[in-house]
Amino acid sequence: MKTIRIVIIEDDAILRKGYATILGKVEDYSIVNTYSSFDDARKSLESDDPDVILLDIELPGLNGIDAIPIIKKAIPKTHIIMLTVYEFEDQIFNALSNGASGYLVKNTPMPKIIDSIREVRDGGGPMSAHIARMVIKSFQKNDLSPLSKRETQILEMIRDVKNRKQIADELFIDPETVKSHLKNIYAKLHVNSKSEAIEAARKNRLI
Amino acid sequence: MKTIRIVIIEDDAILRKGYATILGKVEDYSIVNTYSSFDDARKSLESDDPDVILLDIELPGLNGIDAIPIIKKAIPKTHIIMLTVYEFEDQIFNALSNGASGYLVKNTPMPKIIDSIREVRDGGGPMSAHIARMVIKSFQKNDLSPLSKRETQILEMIRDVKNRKQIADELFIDPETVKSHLKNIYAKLHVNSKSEAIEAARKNRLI
DNA sequence: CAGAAATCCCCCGTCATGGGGGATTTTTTA
DNA sequence: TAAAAAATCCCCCATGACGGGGGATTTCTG
Repeated sequence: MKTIRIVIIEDDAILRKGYATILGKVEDYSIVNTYSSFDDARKSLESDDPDVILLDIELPGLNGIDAIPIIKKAIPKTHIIMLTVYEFEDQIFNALSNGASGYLVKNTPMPKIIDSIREVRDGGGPMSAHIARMVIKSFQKNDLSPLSKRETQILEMIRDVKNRKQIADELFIDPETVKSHLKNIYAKLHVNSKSEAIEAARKNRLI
Repeated sequence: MKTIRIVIIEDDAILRKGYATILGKVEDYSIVNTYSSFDDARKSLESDDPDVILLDIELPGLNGIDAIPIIKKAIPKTHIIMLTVYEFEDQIFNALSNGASGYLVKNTPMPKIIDSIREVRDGGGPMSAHIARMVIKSFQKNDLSPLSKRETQILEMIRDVKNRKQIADELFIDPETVKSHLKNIYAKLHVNSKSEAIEAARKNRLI
């Protein structure tokens, strides 16, 4: 059973020490260092060589989300779990697309945090329940779409940067038919170009 | 404490009965029906009125993934948890985009299954650890990209169906510069059109 | 210092786009 | 079943977007 090396970056001293104390008591967990800002942590990333970093978002100096790419560049194999009060979609998706492997909200009970560290090391993606649902929802479309099935399908192909002829060929219809559908799509979305249609459709999760 | 009404759709009789027996013993859980195929379940969806459906993918007749939209159309408030042996990306993402709210693999221990039912009812998105990580990974880019930052940024704007002039305006550069970048992108990706570039970039998670 | 990255310039022919005007048939739904 | 919605196809036209070809310069970075 290999020890899991953990670094905590959290500006709240009470939380930081609390996490460190409790996690340090887990048999195969080792708190290699704790920091109150990423700026402090930055120069010691390689020497700390953590398996898992618990990372807050709201930090003095560089914020946690912007810190992720720097961490991944310095120590790519390290798993980053966000541990934060923020539950805004933007922050969640930015954290994940920047390279975080987990996302926990701060009222997460300690046993779940403890499990999450092992889970992320073992190839899992620990998330708070609510966060996981938001992530799943991001794959789903709005079921109150004004667009018909065919229109949705064609708009998705426009999104994939295909032109009318390519779409026509794939759907075995005439390019003029595609054009007609596009006219109807533009009318329904109150736009008059491909890019505007995509923007409107994305905003309303129609595609 | 309101009872959670559960329907199980699973063709393996042993599993089906096993799940039903164990879940039925949970205090506020009620197994309203179990089915060995979606075709059997279909006509009773409204009368069963489940809060949560445990749904297998491999079923005789209509498969579980294609069943999801039909279920959501009939009883939109019902939460669907996939419970399957399949861990292929396509199946996972199709299930989630079709409307599933959770995805568990079949070797999931019973306590986790029990928790997942309550979790999904309470707005969570229960997933097996490995699945959750795959979902998170789908937000992340390949860090071994041949494209420069600017090239990636421009390709992302092309993906958003913007034309050279729109990109130029947003980036405060000349449309000719955008064109130059595109030439370089095409060369690096060995393609010669926008749609091919997007396709290649998507396949390799460059955008 | 060399190479990559980012910026801008020209010419050219073709094809894509969007606006305008239709029509027909099939499918869905009230 | 009748009306509405969806899906299909047709024409004209002007603009401009696209990709291929040929460059150049400056700034950043290993």
